[in-house]
Amino acid sequence: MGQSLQKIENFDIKTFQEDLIGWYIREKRDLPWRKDQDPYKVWVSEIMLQQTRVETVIPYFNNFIKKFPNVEALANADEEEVLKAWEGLGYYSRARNLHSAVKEVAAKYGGKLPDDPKQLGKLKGIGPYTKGAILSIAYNKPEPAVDGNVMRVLSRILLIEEDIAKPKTRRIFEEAAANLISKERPSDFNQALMELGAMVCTPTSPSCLLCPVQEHCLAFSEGLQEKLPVKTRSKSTKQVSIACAVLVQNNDLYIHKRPDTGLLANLWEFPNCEVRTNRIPKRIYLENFLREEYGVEAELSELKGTIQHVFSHLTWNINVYFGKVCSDESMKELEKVFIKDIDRYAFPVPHQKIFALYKEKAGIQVEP
DNA sequence: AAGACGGGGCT
DNA sequence: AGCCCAGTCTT
Repeated sequence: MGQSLQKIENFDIKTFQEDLIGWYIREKRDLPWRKDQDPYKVWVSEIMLQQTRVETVIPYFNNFIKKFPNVEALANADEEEVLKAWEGLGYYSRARNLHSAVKEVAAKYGGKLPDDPKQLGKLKGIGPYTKGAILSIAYNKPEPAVDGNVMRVLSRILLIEEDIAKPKTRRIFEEAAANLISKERPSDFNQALMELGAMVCTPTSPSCLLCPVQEHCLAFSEGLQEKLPVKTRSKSTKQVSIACAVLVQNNDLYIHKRPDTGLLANLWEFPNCEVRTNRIPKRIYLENFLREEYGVEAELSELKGTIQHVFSHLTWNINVYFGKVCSDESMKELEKVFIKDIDRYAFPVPHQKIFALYKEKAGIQVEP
């Protein structure tokens, strides 16, 4: 038996549930995915909310549901369209996995998201947290849904000092959550725990004086709420130097679709390459790359600007050049598109910044 | 177990 | 500049 269970033995679970759920019913935010219990909408919202703030997700969720109102609509959509709807939200494999899983649900389960944990957990993009969230919120089953909020809240309430950065620690919190969850109201209970983490039991300066379960909180009684949860820190990001070209010819732009795996998979970008050497000027290095890799002869401008973009695990430092294409007769891998059609393609934020720089410096107007 | 995988907001 | 966010997948 884990140490967390021993602590639960002298813990008034019933009163804790009542205090927490009562607060939630009074104070919960009016969020678009709380308007009904449609399993599809719960699913989409939970995928979008992975590692992403509520305020960021709201407009994406509304637009996505408008465009793809149900399993069938999303299953019949093109991936290009789905990625476009995800543009700027990040972690794009979520969109591709959701699309793939929705197609599977349409084909194998007649369009109905399974309520069986085994079947649910096999769908792409549905891990232990999302499985629990869907089972509890959409199907009202008493399954734990342990995310970052829940680990933080429970680490404080039960004074659990396990390192939440370690993968195996999640099991401890799942066991604790399984013991605390209301069997009568699992949906409200799980959402209340997460809502408390978002609104009251925040990472820094938690509002303990306003907390509806303060009297149940072991960390507060010891004055340790600011010390929890324990989390070992990650290391800093790697720097990557990139040279990028905005190539034009008349009213055409040259863009490239990234490969279907890895960083920013299947999104579009302006032709670019990593520069590992400083023996050759970057402009020349990029011209050679464009000729050898994409078969285009281009004459590049002087440096027009640099753009920095920080990812969670690396930083891009991008030198931006503009260029005129002299010859594209042996072009490969690139697409020529009308400048006015550019917004049909899904670009990651760094390349949105590059295009903004181009519009500013080249003074072009893009008519819708 | 550790790293890849986005982007934005707060300290 | 670092940390965090309604995590999952791959190696």
